[in-house]
Amino acid sequence: MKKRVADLELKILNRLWEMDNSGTVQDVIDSWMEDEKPGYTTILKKLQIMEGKGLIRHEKQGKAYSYIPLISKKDVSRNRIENLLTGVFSGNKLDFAHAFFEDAGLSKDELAEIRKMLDRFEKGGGDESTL
Amino acid sequence: MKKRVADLELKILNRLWEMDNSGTVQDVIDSWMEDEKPGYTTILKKLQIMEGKGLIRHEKQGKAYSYIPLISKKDVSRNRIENLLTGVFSGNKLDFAHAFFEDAGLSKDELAEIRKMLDRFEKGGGDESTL
DNA sequence: ATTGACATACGACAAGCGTCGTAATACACT
DNA sequence: AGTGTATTACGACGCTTGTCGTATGTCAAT
Repeated sequence: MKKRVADLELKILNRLWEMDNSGTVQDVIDSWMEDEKPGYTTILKKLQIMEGKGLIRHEKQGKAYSYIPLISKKDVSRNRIENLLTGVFSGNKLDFAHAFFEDAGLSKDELAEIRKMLDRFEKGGGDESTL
Repeated sequence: MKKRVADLELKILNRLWEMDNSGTVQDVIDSWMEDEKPGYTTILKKLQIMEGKGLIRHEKQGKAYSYIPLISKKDVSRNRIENLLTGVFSGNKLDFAHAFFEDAGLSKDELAEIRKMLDRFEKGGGDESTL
């Protein structure tokens, strides 16, 4: 189940997720800034490859196709976090957390907010789903 | 200064950092498990490419060459965290933190440790270097 | 039915990655 | 000096990524 998600693929997925899990080639392209939009066929081709990889599927929607993600943002984020944790920090979660705090440049408010998160996770044993 | 660090390159760098910033081809290979060691020339070639990219340099050390990282673990971790933050969480640090807490499966002790980290960052304004 | 506008299909291509094979070189011991 | 082993240099190959160009298909309005 090796579904590596390349950068461009992630950008496309992000767009589809934003658009309520369904968008056309044109919709996807519209998420680029005007002066750096990729060619239509670039995105189309990528969508087709992603379909081959099982990352998305497509269905006829009026004149054109609509593309629908088959994986969730959560899937990708979990995967990327896991990769970062093992690849860079050898699985050491505290090292990871420390690096994050160091690099993120968090504001007072954000720090406070994270403290609240911590409270919830401490109470709930680390598996709060409804928040 | 686009120094993209590929997966194999990161594994190699990790090994060199561990070995006090200096190791031979053989040293690097030894960091693989016995039954999945890559070929000698695979690593050698990669080291040469990495040198071309400015990620490492080499110097004669007795019979063979020693390879020395030109970037630090901190550099790479900062870069990867930044990529993850922007690529997956659109720069939203709280989303990042939440996903991390959710996925990491932290123990009570680790949660407590992170809380201490938070204290320090709150006090120090987010830039504690000596910890 | 013909045309125009827009979508899709297909194939090409250069760069990067991971992997080696083979050739050349260096050293160390006879 | 001659040989054997370890090390380095070079180039190849197949796969992936990102990028298109060109050809083909579709649909709606004439």
